[in-house]
Order: sequence, then C-alpha cells, then structure tokens
Amino acid sequence: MDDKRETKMRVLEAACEVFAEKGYRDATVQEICVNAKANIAAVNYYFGSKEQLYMDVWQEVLDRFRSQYSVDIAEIDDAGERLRQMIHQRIRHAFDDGPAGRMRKIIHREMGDPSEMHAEIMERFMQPFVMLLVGTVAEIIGTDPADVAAHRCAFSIHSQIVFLNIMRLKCKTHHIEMLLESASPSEEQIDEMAEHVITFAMGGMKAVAESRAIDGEKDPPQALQAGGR
Amino acid sequence: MDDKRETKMRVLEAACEVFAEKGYRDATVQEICVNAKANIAAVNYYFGSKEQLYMDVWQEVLDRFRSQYSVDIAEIDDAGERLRQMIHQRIRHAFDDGPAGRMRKIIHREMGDPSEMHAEIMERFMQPFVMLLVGTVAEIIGTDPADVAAHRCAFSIHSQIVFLNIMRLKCKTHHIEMLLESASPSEEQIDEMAEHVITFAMGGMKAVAESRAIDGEKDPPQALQAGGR
DNA sequence: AAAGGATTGAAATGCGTATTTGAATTGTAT
DNA sequence: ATACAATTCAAATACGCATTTCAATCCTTT
Repeated sequence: MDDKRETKMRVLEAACEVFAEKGYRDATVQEICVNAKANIAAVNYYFGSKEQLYMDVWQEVLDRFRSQYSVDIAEIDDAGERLRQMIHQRIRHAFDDGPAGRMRKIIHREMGDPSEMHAEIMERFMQPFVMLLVGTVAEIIGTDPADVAAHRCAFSIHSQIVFLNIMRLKCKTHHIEMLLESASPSEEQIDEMAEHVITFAMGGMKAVAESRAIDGEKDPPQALQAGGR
Repeated sequence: MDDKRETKMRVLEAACEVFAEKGYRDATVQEICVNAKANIAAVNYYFGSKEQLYMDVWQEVLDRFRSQYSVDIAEIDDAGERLRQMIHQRIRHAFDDGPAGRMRKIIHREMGDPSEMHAEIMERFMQPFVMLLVGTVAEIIGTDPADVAAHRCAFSIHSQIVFLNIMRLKCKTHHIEMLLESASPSEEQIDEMAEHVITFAMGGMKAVAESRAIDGEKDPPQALQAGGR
C-alpha cells in the first residue's frame, strides 16, 4: 500500500510528529518507526542515525515554515501596525495545535532542552523575528535599534510570547491555568489575548519612552500617542 | 575525615548542586557520588533511588527557601510598592549564581522538563508568588482579583521574569544575548533591568486599565497615576 | 527469467545508566 | 574483647535504548 521509497518520507513525517510531541530525547526510534509503519532499522538505513534524522526534520520544518509564513509582515510601513500584526500572528500561532503548530512545538522544545543544532536553529528561526521586533520597537519608542531601551522593550514583549508557547507545551496542570483562562481558548479569546499583549506592550513602551525623556530631557516620541489601538 | 552519618548529608548536598546544574535527567548518580566523595551505592542505600533522592532534594530546597525568603513582601501596604519589591527581588534572584541561586535553577529546570513532583513543586513554590502577583495587580488596576484583566496583566509580568530565568539557565549562545546586555551584568545593570520591568509593567497596566475604562465606561483607577516610580 | 542491487525484517549487539549484591570494614553495645 | 548491626566498597546485574548485522525479500535491468 504505502509503497517503495515512500518509506523515507513516511519516517520523516512520523519523526516530525513524534519529535514535536515528545522532544528529541523522549522520542524513540522505535516509536517513530511504528508510527511510520517501517522497520526499526529504517532510521539508520535512510538517515544514518537518530541525530541526523532530527536534523533532517529541522530542515523540513524550516522549509515548510518559510514557505508558509512569507506573508511579509516586515513590509508593513507603520511600526505600530507592524508590531500589532507580529503579535497577533505569533499568538495565533501559539494556539495552533494543527500540523502547522508542530513547528512551534518543536522550536520551543529546543529552547527548553537545547540540542546540537540549537545555535543554528535559533539563528535561522528566532533571530530574524527578534531583530524585526527590536527594529520595530526602536521605531516606536524613538531610539536607535542598538539602544538598550529598545532591547529591553523587545525582551519584555518577546518573553510574553515565548512564555505562552512554553506553557502550552509542558505544564499541563498547575498555576499557569490560573493565568490562562483556558487551555484551549476560542478564536475570540485568542484574539483578546493578543489584544491584551498589544495594549500592555504599547503602554509599557510609552512608559519607558517617557521615563527616558525625563532622564535625558528629551521629547517623548510621537508614535505612542495612540495608546493601544 | 568527613565522618560517619555525615555521608547522607554529603550526598544530599552534592545532589542539590548537581541537579541544579544539570537537571534531573542529565545528572548521574555516579557524578553525585563522586562529588559527595561517597560510593556509588550510597544513593540507593540512603535514599532508595535516584528519584527519591530528587524528591528529598526538593524537600530540602523548599525548606531552605522558605526560611530564607520569609521577609514578607506580602506585608507591604501600598500595592505599587509591593509589586516593585516583588519584581526587584525576583530579578535579583534571577542573577544570583551563588548557592542561593540553586533554588532558582532547579525550579526553572522543572518548568522546562517536568518531573513527577512537578505539580507539587509548582503548587508550593510558584503558586503563592503568582497569587500574590495577581492580587497586587488587581489592586493596581482596580479590578477584582478574579477578573481576567488582572490575570492577563499578571501573566505579562510573570512571563518576563520566568523567561529571564529560563534564558539564564540554558541557551548559552544565541539571540538572547541580543536582548540581555550581558550574561553576567553588574549590580547596576541588574537594578536597571528591574527598573525597566517595573516601568514597563506599570505602563502596561495603565494602558490596560484605560482601555477597560473606555470599553466599560468606567473610571480608570487611581493607583496608576504615578506612572513608573 | 536471471542477476544484482536496493530495501525490509527480526534478532543480536553495544552502551550508558541505575540498581543490586555480597563480601569487607567500621562502629557500637555488652 | 566479642558479637552484632550499620556502613562502605567493587563488582555484578538489569534495562532501555540506539545501532548493527545478516538473511530474506523486492525491484530493476538486461
């Protein structure tokens, strides 16, 4: 039925799934091969080793992600709107449990338990996002992207998104449920959550910009007057 | 030299160290026993198993923590000042790499890689902090602690602190360095970081409170007028 | 249809761990 | 000083897992 050299693909597919669900260390080649309806030797035959398979999975996942999310938010002119879209996208993404969400799962597992490829993965996936974020924030608060204030504000925003992701990954049962209204919120709740992060971020940046203006006796920037929306 | 029934304590001590540094899975009883200058069988002789040892380490660590941090911030009357102190303490803590920092390390490893005890640990350690945070935030933004806005703001603040901790734990080398000015910042930089989080948080809460006031046609609360300090 | 390479299958091997064992030693009570 | 219990020690054992092996199939080419 599932014929011939399809096998390699079936294994890769199953590996994506299992690695995303369990992480590198808890995934066993046994489980991957069962899911792929392939023999246990298939992993080493086609990929050389579990580790190499993991790398190939990353390659696959990165490629798919790139083609899927090339809707360049980076092109948006207005910095506030750009930030808004970034946050919306990332938060929607955080609650995506479908196949597209595997990317999210696997990358945040990496953060919790770095593998060999960790540096490369972060460079290729997280870095672009963070850099765009820093630049956008700098525009909004009216500083140079190299300014420490821009980095700190980016940190404050980025951390909320990453934390949300990590929380959804592990920690089935504890105090986090207190913070998230629901483990599987509705579309509306997700958008509300995104709106909250946006509002909070805009307010935070405004406060930071103002305190800088006082310290340095400069004028606060213009982009913040809108507040949230 | 290190005499008699001290052995059990030496093992427990070494285990605290190694578990904090490597996490449960990467710690080997071999390494623990070498550090404790005890025989490999000591763990099972005194504790029954590696897992039970881990539990006992937690017991130990939780007890020490309780006695050390009972300086009740919860007693502070002014909500703004209380929040300020909470953030300062937690951020200073995040950069503490001395023996007291082991607590931080081990608990954030738990978050990244939950063990059996995870639920209990979170309940005993994180929950009180989160609840205090939610209550304090609610006071500041003028809502009921059960209100979703309070939870969301608490989330926005909590996530920054946790993210900082996790980043300091793993991820030696990547985009995070971009966000944190230095891996081992000076006292001043740490306090600046705390000030930033406070400023950002106050601004964020203010914006959230205002947007609620608009939505619900209520008055924004009073506690926020000070802005940051 | 026969040969030869590619693939599959089940069972063996190897490795890094935690755990157990039983003999040697040390400490303690009489 | 002797017996008995608690502790230490080095060496087995047990286990979960990745990896290897090699014989059995399945394809492709001629």
